[in-house]
Amino acid sequence: MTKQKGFSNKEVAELLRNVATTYLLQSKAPINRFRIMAYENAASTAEHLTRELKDIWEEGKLREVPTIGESIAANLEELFKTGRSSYFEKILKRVPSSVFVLMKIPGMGPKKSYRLVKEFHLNNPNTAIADLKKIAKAGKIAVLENFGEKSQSDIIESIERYEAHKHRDDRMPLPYAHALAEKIIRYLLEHPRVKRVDALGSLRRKVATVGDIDLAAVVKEKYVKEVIEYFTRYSGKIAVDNAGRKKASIIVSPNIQVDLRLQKAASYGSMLQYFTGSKAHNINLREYALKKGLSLSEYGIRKLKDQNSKIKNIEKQKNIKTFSDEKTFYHYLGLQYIPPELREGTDEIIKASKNQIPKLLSIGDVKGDLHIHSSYDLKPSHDFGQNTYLEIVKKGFSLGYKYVGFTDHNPKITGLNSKEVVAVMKKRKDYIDKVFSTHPKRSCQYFIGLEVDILPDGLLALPEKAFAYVDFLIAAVHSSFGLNQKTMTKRVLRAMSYPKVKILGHPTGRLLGKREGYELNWAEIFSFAVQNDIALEINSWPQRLDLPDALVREGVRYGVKYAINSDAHRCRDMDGLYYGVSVARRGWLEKESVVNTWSYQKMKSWIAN
DNA sequence: GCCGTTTTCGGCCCGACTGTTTTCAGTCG
Repeated sequence: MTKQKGFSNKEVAELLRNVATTYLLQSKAPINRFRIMAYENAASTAEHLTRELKDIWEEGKLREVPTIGESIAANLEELFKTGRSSYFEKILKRVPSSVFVLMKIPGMGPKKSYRLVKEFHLNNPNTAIADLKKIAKAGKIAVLENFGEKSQSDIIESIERYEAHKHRDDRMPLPYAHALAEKIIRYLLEHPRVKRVDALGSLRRKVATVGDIDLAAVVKEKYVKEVIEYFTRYSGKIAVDNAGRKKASIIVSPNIQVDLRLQKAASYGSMLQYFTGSKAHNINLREYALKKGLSLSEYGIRKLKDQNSKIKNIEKQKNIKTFSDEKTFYHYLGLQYIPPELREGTDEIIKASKNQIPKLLSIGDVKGDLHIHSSYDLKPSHDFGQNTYLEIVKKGFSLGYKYVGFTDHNPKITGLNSKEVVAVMKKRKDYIDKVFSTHPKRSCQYFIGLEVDILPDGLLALPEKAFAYVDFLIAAVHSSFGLNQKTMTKRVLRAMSYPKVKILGHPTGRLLGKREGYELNWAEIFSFAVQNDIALEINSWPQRLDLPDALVREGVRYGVKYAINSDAHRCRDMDGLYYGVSVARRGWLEKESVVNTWSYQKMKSWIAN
């Protein structure tokens, strides 16, 4: 059976944004710009939500999503239920749909797009972009009032870049963004006038996928120009988007925008806070500050009575309190420091005001990695790793781990009878024991595990006798992703009922940018996991980062335990567990909820249990 | 259209950069 996925968050966001655009372009004066903002806010929420709105709707919790009120919720409800919204459709008819198409081009907003569509009768949305390019190349845009040669050539350049990359997903998994940012940060730090560089935005908040890369640097005012120029000469750049007195943007391959903001040390903390976001967090924070008579900006905090100051240059304003670091910034507002990972506009400000921000887990708390694939040829059902068991233990030792788990994929069973499968598993255990019997004891121990497929009916892929030769199992779905929620939940619960299953692997099965996760009844999964002492995995593999952060946090309320694993296929992949820790932190996890922060002895007894 | 620890009415974040201008509009985050 095929799954009726309906509208993704991305599609919902686009729809809401188009409604906002239509109101902007077609409302009779006076324009209600707050209604426009409301739609834009809702669009932005949909875009950044870590769960599918449709799933939230199915749980009846749509109205709990901030920025989605009565009216928008009612229209989304109709959309999810019937596949269309009569109200949205009616509104959108007021503006030619080519306007929305042109707005996909960077630098083209509602006004320019609408103007050009009208001017050149670009009424075919399928050809609007190509038509506009031809018109620009023919020199017909430069002669329009309020346009010129430069805007004409900018439009051509933007279209060409858009055409070259439109098929690529516009957000990349966090680990890739992180690696890319590291390279640019290293480059910036080579400049003698650059004292410090930090990531900002979603990268600093460690969101699972990152769009643009935002960076901040401490530079003395007199060197700003020099550093901006240095930045725009970065060898990996393919274009310079803008370069001003405080910030510059370049495009690096394949088509990633990198923004750099410069600030002097004295007010660096305010800027770091401001541009780390999230937008929702900052709006909440500003509202919170307003109640205390304070106004926030990237330069600092000022008393509200000075707000009407006529001084244009805000930095020259008196009575603005600056902050060199974020901690003092939050403390000044009477709040506990809020780690970037929690700044998502949920309830973190209320918690911080009550001193209830948890002490988040950190990578140093991790004592082992329980999901690693070796090069041992088990004739696995999927891929195998590139390093031996011995190399894995050595790597674990170098990371300071007390234990690792060998969890190759289960052997393929087609063509083997039950006895033969059991023999394959016994042979592997004998092999591992032999390898380590002749090897001097290290302080990094091992557990023999297996990542075993959950078959469509919820049975595990191997006969139960084969499990006599492992210490524990990670059960995971690797096929039949399209089952409906009810069937899938039943399937997973059945698999979790096997006594040796200690971990449910990559619980949603999502692949970032490629595949949505399947749907499960999380309340049932969480409750079952708690009752049966099974950990849910936070898989650190770059394209997985699964369980997603929002669900991690939900699980905490049930008392769920987690295992943060690398799912490494090479020793160096084991370093990637850092990103799983990022997901855990975004899920508000403390050390106590994570099984692989436990000592070897505690882990051993948990596994044996 | 959304929202609520002085609120169900009356507010709603704010600055940087660019191009086309001659003081500003549009776009972006």
